[in-house]
Amino acid sequence: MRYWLMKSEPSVFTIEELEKAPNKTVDWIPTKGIRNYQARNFMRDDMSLGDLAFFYQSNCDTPGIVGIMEITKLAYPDPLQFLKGNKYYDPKSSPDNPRWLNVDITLVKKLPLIELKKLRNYSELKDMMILRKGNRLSITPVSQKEWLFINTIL
DNA sequence: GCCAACGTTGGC
DNA sequence: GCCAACGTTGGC
Repeated sequence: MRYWLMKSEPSVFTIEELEKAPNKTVDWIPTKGIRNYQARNFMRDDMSLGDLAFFYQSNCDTPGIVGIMEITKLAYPDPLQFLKGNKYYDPKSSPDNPRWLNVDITLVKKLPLIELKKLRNYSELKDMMILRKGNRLSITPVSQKEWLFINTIL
């Protein structure tokens, strides 16, 4: 079992919206395709059912962790890539050989906001990819140690 | 809104 | 296969 951190911009999708979704489950992120090979490879190669992920809100006034989610559907082709005219349409992808994938996630629980500023305070977390300068990857692995530690500072 | 950091694209 | 140009991300 692995642990992850997945980013969403509140202007695109919030944890409140996730909470209101049927069964608190959505494809990640509704209306927005993941178009990054590293993130895709993590989903395709390393994610398992039951893996847990932090919901991280980015590009906003208070970036940080706001919840815990579970992976409830393994990687499958992202339908947006086949929709002509859609922002995430990819003419180089085909149903036979889809280029982009997505997973479904289910909200486990909301957390009180753990701000990025706070995460930076702990030497235990200094290796987290989210804390690296210039980090832009929307899905990053979290080690078990980091996961457990963050659960102790809620 | 700024801008550094990064990924992708495409000409050569 | 290199690398400049470009677009995007995201903290501040």
